[in-house]
Amino acid sequence: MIHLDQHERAELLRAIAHPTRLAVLEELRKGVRCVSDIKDLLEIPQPNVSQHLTILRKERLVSYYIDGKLRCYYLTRPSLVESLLDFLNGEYPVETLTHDEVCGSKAD
Amino acid sequence: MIHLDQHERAELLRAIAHPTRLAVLEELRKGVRCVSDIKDLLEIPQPNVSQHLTILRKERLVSYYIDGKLRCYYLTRPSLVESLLDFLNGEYPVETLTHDEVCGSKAD
DNA sequence: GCATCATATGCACATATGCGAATATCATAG
DNA sequence: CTATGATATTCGCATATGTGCATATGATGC
Repeated sequence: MIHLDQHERAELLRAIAHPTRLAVLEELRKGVRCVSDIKDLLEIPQPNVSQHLTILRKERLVSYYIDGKLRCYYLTRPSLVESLLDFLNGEYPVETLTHDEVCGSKAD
Repeated sequence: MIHLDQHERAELLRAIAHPTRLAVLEELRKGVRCVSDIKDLLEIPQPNVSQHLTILRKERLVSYYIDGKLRCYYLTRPSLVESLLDFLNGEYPVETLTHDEVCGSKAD
């Protein structure tokens, strides 16, 4: 088990907080993908894919195994990533609280 | 209900993905706080607090009501923020998958 | 060995971010 | 109207980030 401090939490979030990296994680969620798979699926240059994978690797969100000449990437912590992606994908109410609600229930 | 595209999801995450802003959200989670409360609690300069609050406001994560000369900030979407903070605070297993596990269960 | 395919790394450049310091705004009290 | 307290905004600067491009690495096949 691991506990992250505020700084580590921010770093983890920042690694995920990029449109391309979110897309990469969504793909890896569906299954193992090699770099050129991702490149073709997302239609971005191969070096760019590698750059983003490097960032995700640094946060230990993904890893890979070698299959012939391919590097097959997969989610290292699928439950963490999947719950976060689910969370982001989910529809959620924009429950803008009224002043009364805030003053009544949350003040201390 | 709202659905975010990949870019909006990244922006939302980036707004949260900062140590100070995480700390601000943790404070607001406990209750309503005015700017100088936050400044004192986090021990950072007041303009810096305002800067971070501006970013959080832009993502509609926080809002405020005026009480005399104070601006009392609160979480606009507490359930969203709280589940995300809980998620980050939670201990989670570092379930680094083995190659066999990945190849067996996730390949397609 | 050499050629090739798959991937990674380095560099250059533009843009974004974070922060301190100074200053502006804005409501309230007097 | 002026002063004051609370908060916001602007500016300047250092640093970080993102990307394209060229190139390096590394394994495989011949």
